[in-house]
Amino acid sequence: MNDQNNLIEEIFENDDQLTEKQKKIIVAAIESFAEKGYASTSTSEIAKRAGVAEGTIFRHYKTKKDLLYSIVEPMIAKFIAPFVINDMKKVLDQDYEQFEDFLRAMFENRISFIRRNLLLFRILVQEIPFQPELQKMFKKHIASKIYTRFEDLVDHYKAKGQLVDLPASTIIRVTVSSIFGYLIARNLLFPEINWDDEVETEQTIRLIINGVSPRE
Amino acid sequence: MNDQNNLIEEIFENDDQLTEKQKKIIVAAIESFAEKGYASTSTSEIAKRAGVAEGTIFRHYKTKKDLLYSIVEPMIAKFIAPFVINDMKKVLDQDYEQFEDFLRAMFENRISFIRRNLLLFRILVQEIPFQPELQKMFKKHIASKIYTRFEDLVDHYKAKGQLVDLPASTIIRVTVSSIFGYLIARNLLFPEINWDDEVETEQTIRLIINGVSPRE
Amino acid sequence: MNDQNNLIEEIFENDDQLTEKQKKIIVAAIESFAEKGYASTSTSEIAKRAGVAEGTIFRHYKTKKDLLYSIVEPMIAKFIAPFVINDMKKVLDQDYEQFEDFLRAMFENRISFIRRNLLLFRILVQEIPFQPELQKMFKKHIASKIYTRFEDLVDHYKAKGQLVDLPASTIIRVTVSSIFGYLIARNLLFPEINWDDEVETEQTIRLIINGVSPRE
Amino acid sequence: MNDQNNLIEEIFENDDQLTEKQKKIIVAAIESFAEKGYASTSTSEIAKRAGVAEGTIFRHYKTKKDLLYSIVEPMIAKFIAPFVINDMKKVLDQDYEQFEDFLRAMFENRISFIRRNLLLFRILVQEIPFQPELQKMFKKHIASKIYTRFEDLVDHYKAKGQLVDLPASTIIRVTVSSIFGYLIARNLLFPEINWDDEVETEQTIRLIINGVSPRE
DNA sequence: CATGAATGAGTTTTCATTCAT
DNA sequence: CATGAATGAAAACTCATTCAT
Repeated sequence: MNDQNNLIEEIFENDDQLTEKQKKIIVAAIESFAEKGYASTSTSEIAKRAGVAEGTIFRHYKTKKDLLYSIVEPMIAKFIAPFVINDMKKVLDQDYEQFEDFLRAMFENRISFIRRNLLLFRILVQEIPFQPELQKMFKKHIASKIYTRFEDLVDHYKAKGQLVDLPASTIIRVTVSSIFGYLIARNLLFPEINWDDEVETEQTIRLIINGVSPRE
Repeated sequence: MNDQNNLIEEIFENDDQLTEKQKKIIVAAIESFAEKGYASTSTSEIAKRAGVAEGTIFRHYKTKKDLLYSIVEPMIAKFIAPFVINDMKKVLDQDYEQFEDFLRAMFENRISFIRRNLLLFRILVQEIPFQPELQKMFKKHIASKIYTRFEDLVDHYKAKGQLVDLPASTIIRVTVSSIFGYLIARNLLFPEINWDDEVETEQTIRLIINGVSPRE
Repeated sequence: MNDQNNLIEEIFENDDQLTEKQKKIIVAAIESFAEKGYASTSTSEIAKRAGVAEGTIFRHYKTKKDLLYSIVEPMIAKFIAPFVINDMKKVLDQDYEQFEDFLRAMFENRISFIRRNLLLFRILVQEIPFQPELQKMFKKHIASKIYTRFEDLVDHYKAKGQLVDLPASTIIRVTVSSIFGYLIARNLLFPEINWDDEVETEQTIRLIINGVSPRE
Repeated sequence: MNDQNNLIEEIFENDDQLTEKQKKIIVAAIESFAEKGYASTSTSEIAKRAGVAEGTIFRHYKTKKDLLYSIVEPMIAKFIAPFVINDMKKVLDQDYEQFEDFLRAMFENRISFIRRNLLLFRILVQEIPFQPELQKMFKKHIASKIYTRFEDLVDHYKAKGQLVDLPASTIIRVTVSSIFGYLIARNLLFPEINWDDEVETEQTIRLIINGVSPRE
């Protein structure tokens, strides 16, 4: 019960109308989907895991796909929330003199978010290739909202001479790839290795910074 | 027919005992798996697409999973082949004085390989999370074979003062992430964008090199 | 609300203990049953249409079938009421010298009743084949009550030389068939045609009369 | 087995590609649908009755509705076949000098057809109210093909002075209603009564003829 | 009285796999 | 070797009915 609350508290925290059973269903679904994938998880399995009748699932979610969406959508929403704050630029100006500072803050903040919601992240990464609906959501939010903000940011730091003269798209892509590469290696590919997160993130950041900083 | 041959010629080229029907089955399976995922593709669908009877599939592959493995395994084998040649180190010494040269060669070579076998790459990336068997293959080949080779390489170039003083693992991870990040963005996430591959790879490499090169 | 009252006012007029919600349930059930048939209508659908909770239906009607019966039964009762008045024969003697007059009165009276309660008629006609209970009700009322009365009537008019010398059963059957044939064609099979009811009923009656009148 | 063959031999006679199992499915479906109605018959019940696996049904018929259509459609086709012969009019001129002769021939021919395929007729009559698809089929065939032919016929006999001067539509409706009224009463409503078919049809025809013949 | 969440048995449908031809 | 009809277990989903609030 505690674990379960942890699992969903951050993403579904203000969903007050969630029944106790509904919460159990969500938790069971998250665990199952993350474990075996959406397509290979049966609703009967979810029901059993949640300790509810199979019909109960369909009372709350019209279809199995609905259940998937209702799980992933809030995750995406929460993930991008920090990027959508209106005065991000202003905040940046004040708080992060150096691109490195911004990167470090971002890295720590979003990486810890993902780690807190690791199963959901798994599901997102695993199901995006198969769910056009998720792709749409992803592109709509990530591509149009976050990306343009990042572009502004990159231009901002470029103007301050802190970034190498390459297209923003490339800088962003390499930066994000490196971060996600770390996340995926750490959590999905080789979770059994004993990672020293602090050191690893620090070194990854250093590499990125090294890469995007202009040589005098 | 031509297209189909292209699809499988590189990976299955020396599989001489493949009957015509078997080839059709493989092609149909590759297309279907890449499109909708292994779990969501039915054998009847593959049979229809291949123009054979359902039973024919099971004459050649004991189970559906067998079919998947028989498709992905050769792909992995071909992918890692260049890394496994015995005298890789020697070759490197002679051919690539600079890490940058090596990286560029690697990048071009393996990226073009993946692009030639894009559907198979898709399947590999998509199914790895769900197929422990694939994970085992992946880890066995990539982790133990390629990775140790890469470690040697990194140490080699480090000794020559061409690489920053960070753990080989980090350098490799960031390098590989950036490459795969490009591949995934280019081919899976935003295939509709009009990419200038030459420019993009060049800039990506420059960023990587910049990152891993020590500042004097 | 007005429409709905029209729908049920005639049949359920003196059912004073019907709550507002109950009325809504009945109306919703009538509409749904008529539209898609009893078996294909779900109680949840009825509840939604009626704007009540699903449980409310079962508070008033023990089962779904109960709901059906409680709808159809009063309809049958009202339909046969005129035939059951005790002194029907006397009335006839006085009012309808000619069989034709009787037929015309009957026709107009009962047809207009059915048209006012068309949905209920639909349900009755549609469900009789599937509901033995309804069949029993139908046979009990129609067959034993109405039919014997009709037999008397036919004999009465036969004695007056107004009817051809055929078995009462045949005369009744053809007469009733022709009337119902009209009703069904008009309302169920081809409701989209622009019928001139007055003309049609008149001609139908003329045909019937012609058929059952003896030639000199 | 014999019974079953009787059930389907006339309608599905030239459907040579019907498997033995398929025939059993059709027979079981016809019996079940006629008994309890389409909506209240489960496919598992049909499978059990047919002695096949439930999956077998869906191998031959994509959906349950498909099964229904594939049963009813040929029945309609066979039923209307005699009306669609091209030279119906010519045949009539020669064979049936009197409308009465035609009516008698028609009556006997089609009534015996329906009686031979009584279960199918039941299904058709019972399901038409619920299946828009069937309604379309019915209207298309009956309304446009048979009806216009009947209109010609009525006009033909009217010109010969054998029919009363009422609209063809009315004459047809009353005639057909009387016939179907007999069929339904005899077979569906009161099958337990001991009908003397020969006498009954004869008397019904006499009533109809009486009705549609002009008085001098 | 009314609600609506919950149920579990049942429904239609799918699908990997087998096997007689 | 190839076929495709047949299977039966399991999938997603429906629904009449119950019951705590």
